[in-house]
Amino acid sequence: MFFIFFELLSNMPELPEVEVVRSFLESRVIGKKILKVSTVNEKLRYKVPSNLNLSLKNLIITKILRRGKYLILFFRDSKLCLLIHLGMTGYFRLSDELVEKKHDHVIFFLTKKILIFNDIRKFGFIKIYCNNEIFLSSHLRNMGVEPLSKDFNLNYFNSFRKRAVDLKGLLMNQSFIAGLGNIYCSEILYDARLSPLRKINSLNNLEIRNIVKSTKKILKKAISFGGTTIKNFIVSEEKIGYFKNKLKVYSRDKKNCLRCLKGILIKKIRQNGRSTFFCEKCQK
DNA sequence: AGGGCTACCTGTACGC
DNA sequence: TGCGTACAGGTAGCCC
Repeated sequence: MFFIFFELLSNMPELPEVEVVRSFLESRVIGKKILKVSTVNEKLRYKVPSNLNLSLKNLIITKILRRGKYLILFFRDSKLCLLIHLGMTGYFRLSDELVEKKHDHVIFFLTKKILIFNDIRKFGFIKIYCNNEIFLSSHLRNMGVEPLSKDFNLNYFNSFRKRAVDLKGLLMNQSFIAGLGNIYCSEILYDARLSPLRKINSLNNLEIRNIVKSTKKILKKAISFGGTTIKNFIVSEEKIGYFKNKLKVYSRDKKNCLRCLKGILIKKIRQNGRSTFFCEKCQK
């Protein structure tokens, strides 16, 4: 007997992964009613609201948005909405029957489906907001530009020219650009052939255009890869949405640079307490 | 106010 | 085999 369920990511969700989860959930749970919410463990990054079941019971999911790495769920005829962050290991599992697993924290009983929030490291969270206040919340208020929108361009980047941080530090800053994490920052800078150590005020317009271009290119590619894995997914416990196998530089320290090839090795350094991977020869 | 650093958490990989 | 330790990274909150 197979259990058919969809397990959405369990590692390092950045913008593309969250977008894949968003579009998957959109295709599967829009129009469904929440019959009951059961909190198995309230100790996530923030305590799961104790009124979650009371507040959401009988509400119908109408819309799911993504902003940066956050998901926002809206409901029919309700002023409430849900703000969800997957942290580093959070994922959703959609299944036909209840099969609990270790680190399942919140269970949404929907019409004919069960949606489970699982998070090994508990860096994720679920919060309730009024939908006219959600974008003013501390989480979203200072959030930077969406990288795939037209607002992320040369002019926008130039307004941050005077920042003292290095290039990778700026890309990691959610109030500059929303949704990039440690993995995609390395990938984007490798694609743009720019060193993560570059100072912002040393960048010329061409280089900034390249960053913008590479950012959009890499993110779009990752999203479409995640989408593809969903389409091909039938019955399996395999995690989906992984872009991991497609990474060109992240986690490849001491391996040959895929552009420079023989003898030129990817270097791993620490920036702001995080690892960065790059090629000293082709990223200037 | 920008920027640097750390705690939070658990699983995994590694050295001895 | 087993134990201890380092590492992985998103975010908020702290301090300077």
